[in-house]
Amino acid sequence: MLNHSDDRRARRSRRLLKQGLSELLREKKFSDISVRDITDRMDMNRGTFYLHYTDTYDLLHNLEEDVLKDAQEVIDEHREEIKGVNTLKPIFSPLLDYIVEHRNVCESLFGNNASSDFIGKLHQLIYRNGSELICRRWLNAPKERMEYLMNFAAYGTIGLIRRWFDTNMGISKKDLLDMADRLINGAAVQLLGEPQQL
Amino acid sequence: MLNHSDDRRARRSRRLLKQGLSELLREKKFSDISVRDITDRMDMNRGTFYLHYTDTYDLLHNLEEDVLKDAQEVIDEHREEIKGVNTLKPIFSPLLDYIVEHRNVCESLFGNNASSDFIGKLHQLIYRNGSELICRRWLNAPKERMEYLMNFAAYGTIGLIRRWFDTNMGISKKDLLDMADRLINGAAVQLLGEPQQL
DNA sequence: TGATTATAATAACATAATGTTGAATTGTCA
DNA sequence: TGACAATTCAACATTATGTTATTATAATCA
Repeated sequence: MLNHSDDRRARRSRRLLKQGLSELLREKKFSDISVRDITDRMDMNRGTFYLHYTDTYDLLHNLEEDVLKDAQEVIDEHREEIKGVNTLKPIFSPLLDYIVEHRNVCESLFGNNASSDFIGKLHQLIYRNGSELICRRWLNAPKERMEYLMNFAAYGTIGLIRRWFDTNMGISKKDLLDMADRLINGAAVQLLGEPQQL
Repeated sequence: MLNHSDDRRARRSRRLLKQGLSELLREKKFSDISVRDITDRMDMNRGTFYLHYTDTYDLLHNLEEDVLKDAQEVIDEHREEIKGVNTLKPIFSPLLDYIVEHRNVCESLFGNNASSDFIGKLHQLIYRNGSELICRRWLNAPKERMEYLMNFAAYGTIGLIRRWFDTNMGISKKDLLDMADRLINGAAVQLLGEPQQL
């Protein structure tokens, strides 16, 4: 049914469709964007759309997955650097760089007119990767508390990023990173006590 | 164009349409719900829908607004109780009661299939009401820091609620409230220092 | 209460969007 | 180059959308 080939033309079509949606999202609400809108703008046949995606939601979700996959790769590249240190900066810093670099598509996905679960997926990403760090520092903490802490911290971090984003990166990256470390650490220590090891 | 009258028939129609959407959201994705789906289920004419809402998104947003309006009322009823105390429990507790009581519609709106900005709106609600408390305790804190703290805490709180919700309220309300107080307070103290007044 | 007025609900309609198909054409990659 | 795969194009049936006269119902008032 759906085409997922590696053909150069197919890649081009998928790229163009994503680009078209991304552009349109900056102009109008997702609910007002039709398949025809996207294909017309990119000068492609409407039928081509259905070779690759089932509907506009499917395309949007693929757009999200692209961004999240990139983000995960950035994290993986720096995973080793947070072992033994008491900060999330080594991971958080390149992640912010990525967001700034791709601010256009990120803005579309963050935007309140986008119809998706980008926030939920982003939360899972942060949760997944943050748990590792927390587990290492609080080895014997109650599992349940740790999970609530992680949910609090993961969503809280999204709040920080969104604020930074909405104020056009008005403060320096360093200041943001310092605040993130302090907020997360403060919350963690208050809930779980002093960490057992670094 | 759109009808917002107090007519008994109009009220009934709007109530039925919201109920229909709410029910359908528990069965399938928002993207698969058409105007016809909703009106057919409620045994009303499809045209009636357009007398009250422009499209399914409009209806969904109205459903959200209802819940958020209720939540704001709950908060307003208990606003006085947090003056001079070092806890959010007096407000947070009845809010959780409301969520439990209306868990069906809340589940639909929280759910990752819903296409909306419910999280964003909920964040604004918490932000608006929480700022007051923070401002009172840290009178001379830098404005910028306070804003980042509030974004962190507001989103973090959503994380707690969602975790609680997703685990079917698996822990007692008291435990959740205790954790919320500690997490928020820990983050705040770490970022802003000890509060100047209670 | 019964008549009057206002407006909500309905049915019918025209238009637009969707999703699919088959044939012709073009671009890829081995 | 040649086999293959993807795109295009046109056409189609189906479904969804949005509007408009008409009918039915609720609110108002004598």
